[in-house]
Amino acid sequence: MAQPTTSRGRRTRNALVHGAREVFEEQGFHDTKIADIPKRAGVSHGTFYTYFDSKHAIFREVVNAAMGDLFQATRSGLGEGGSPVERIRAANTRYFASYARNAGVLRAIEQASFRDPYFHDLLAQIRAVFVDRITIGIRRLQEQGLADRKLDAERAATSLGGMAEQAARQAFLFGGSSVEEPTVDTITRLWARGIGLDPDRPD
Amino acid sequence: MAQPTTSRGRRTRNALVHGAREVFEEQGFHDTKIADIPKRAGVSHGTFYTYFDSKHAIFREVVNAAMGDLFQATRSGLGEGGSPVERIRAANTRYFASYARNAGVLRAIEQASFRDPYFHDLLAQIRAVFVDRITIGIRRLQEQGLADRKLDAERAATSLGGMAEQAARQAFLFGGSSVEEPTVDTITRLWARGIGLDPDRPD
Amino acid sequence: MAQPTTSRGRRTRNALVHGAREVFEEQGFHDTKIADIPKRAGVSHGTFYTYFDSKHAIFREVVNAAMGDLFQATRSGLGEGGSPVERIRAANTRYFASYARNAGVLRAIEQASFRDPYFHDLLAQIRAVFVDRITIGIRRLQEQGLADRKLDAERAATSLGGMAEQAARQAFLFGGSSVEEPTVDTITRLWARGIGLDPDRPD
Amino acid sequence: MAQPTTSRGRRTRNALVHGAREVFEEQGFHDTKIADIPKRAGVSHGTFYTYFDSKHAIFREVVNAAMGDLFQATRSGLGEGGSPVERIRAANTRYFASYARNAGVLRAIEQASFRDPYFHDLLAQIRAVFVDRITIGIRRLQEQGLADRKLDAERAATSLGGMAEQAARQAFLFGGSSVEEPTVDTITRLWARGIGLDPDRPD
DNA sequence: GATGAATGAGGATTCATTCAT
DNA sequence: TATGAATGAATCCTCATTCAT
Repeated sequence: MAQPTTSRGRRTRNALVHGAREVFEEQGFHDTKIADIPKRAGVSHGTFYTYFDSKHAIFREVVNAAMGDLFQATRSGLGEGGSPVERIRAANTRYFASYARNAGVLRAIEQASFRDPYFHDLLAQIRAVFVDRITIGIRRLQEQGLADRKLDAERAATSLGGMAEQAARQAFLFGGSSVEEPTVDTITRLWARGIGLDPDRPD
Repeated sequence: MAQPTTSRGRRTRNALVHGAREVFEEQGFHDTKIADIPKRAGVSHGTFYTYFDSKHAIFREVVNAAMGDLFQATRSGLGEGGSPVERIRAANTRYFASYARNAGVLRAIEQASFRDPYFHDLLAQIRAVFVDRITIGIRRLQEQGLADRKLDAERAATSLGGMAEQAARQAFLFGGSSVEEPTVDTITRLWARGIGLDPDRPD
Repeated sequence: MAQPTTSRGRRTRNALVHGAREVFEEQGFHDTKIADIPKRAGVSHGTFYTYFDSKHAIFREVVNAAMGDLFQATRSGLGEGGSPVERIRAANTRYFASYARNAGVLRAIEQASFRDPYFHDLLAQIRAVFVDRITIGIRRLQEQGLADRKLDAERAATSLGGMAEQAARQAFLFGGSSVEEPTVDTITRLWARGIGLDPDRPD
Repeated sequence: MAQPTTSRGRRTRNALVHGAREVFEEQGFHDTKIADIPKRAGVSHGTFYTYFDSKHAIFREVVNAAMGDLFQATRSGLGEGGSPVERIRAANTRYFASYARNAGVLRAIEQASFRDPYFHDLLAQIRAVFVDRITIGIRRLQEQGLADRKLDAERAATSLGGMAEQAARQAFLFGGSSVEEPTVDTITRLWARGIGLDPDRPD
């Protein structure tokens, strides 16, 4: 679709994307009518079609912006110190925090994913990024003799990532604002012990 | 809404409920138009309104029927033998099988739950049934000295149930037909070790 | 339409007519759905069509029953004594009373008359009966030299009857239950003086 | 509801209101389907909902326009000369003329008033305006010693106004186009004599 | 005669999209 | 570029009427 050439155009397009994020967060994907977006952005109805040709198109834009933040959660804390268990806990804490920040958008993505393969694939890609990172971590611990060598690292990463994702879904997708501390403890403990670490004897 | 008095009426109402299950499974909740249901059932459009007054109303009926099957998964296999690890694996296998049988309906429920608290609560209730069952199992193992006593049994059950649910969601909600054997292995291994059992030394 | 031959049939038909009167009075003509009538009568929906083929048909029946009562108001009190003014007042009182008794039906007739000439004509006939009676009264008074001979008796009767009818419409058609005594006084006074009687000197 | 900003919008909205007046006059309130209005106005079906959200909403607009004309009838002719009887006749003539000009709309209002209190109240307000005017006239004549002091002026005004209204209803509501001269004579005569004036001796 | 289920045409409303200004 | 009005297809729901049992 047309990119704006003037600065006025850039401002209008931005207003639309920001307005869209707001209404998608408030109303979800399906309940958002196209008309809601220009209305929220303070521009006329017809202007929407100057920059986007569907709800999906603008939603993709909103989602791309949010994805950046989400992926930081994986990258940051890479060279971090502490015991393996502490690092697992820290990673989960970061994951929940970034999930919380983007809960509204994630909820809308999940909703859209039911009908639109694009968003379904997107969720799969997001998961893959996290799963890759977890897989690498497990492999390293296995190499160090700290984690159970019988585990298929990628499958384990998928399952453990799923455990965290499901906790986040339940906590944030329908209006909650935090995963409680004891729940993070429990998840960390199950995760660590599950791959063969002893959570009570930090190496 | 009106219940049928005659056998003809009962037949028609049943045809509607069965037709509805089919179209909800095929098209999901939102893409199903009311008109699709009587069409599939082979009755006239107006007949739908003889028995139901909304898409939600008939969907509740469809869901109730499916719930019965889903809950069997918890009850069966109670007095079952085998080692704790074998029982965990068996329970997960049963869970995945019942999820698979009702995947279409569960997918539609998830979709509906985004807009309708009734279905959101329903999912919470379904989870609660499974979580309760898992909680009891963990407590028993803790009492027998087999499982980690430091674990909060209910939180652990929620997390482990979440791990299984997320595996099932990814496997079945978007068209898959099975959770592969090695994945069941991995989940069982993580689960068992996570609560403190040794998956390689069945007591 | 078919008249019932058995006594069971007669009972059913009666129940329909009585039920119809009730719902027409409560809901008016337009808001009454055919289904409301058999429901109120405690018979099945289809039975309605055994005896009537439309809402109009059964309403005619309801109306005919009410008309009898209405027309009594004209006939009774014919040979009555008292002064002319007293007789005018008595006639108006009787008229308001019979209007009140049938207000619900009259309201429904008025409503129906907007679309159906049958009921429009019916109202005209009802008026004609009253107007005739008033005309006769005025003529008699004119012959006796008591009333203004310059008046066109029939036109005067139409106008005075209209004055009374409009008072009744406003009092009863939208829920009222009486024409107040001072209003009857005023109408009687205007009526009497209007045709040339002196309301303060009863002959 | 949205008011148009552009002149094109104003034209369209006007076309709808005028088209609505036509169809309401021709078909009455109930028989007018919403689709009839944009069709008559020469715009598409959906355009109706750009400016109005129901048949009631647009009818209110139609009615407001007509009310202006109706109320002129009271105001004009205030300082008029002539004898009291001549003024009564002139006022009635004006009343019938304005009723005739708006008969179609008044008929639709009456019809709507059966189900909608808004229109019922509106009729009451219209009446009140006329009754007030008549009341003032009677009081003045009473003060001048020309009219019967025993009359309750407001009740008399209500009754006499009702006599005129009923004459107008019968003449115009179902297709007539005039109240005949002799009828106006009769009404004027009854009215004048009724309040104590002598119609044959103009002061 | 009575029942109640089934039918389908009719009417209301929404909203994505187009377009003249 | 921006505007906001216009379009009409898609969907929902109601209810008078018919009919097999």
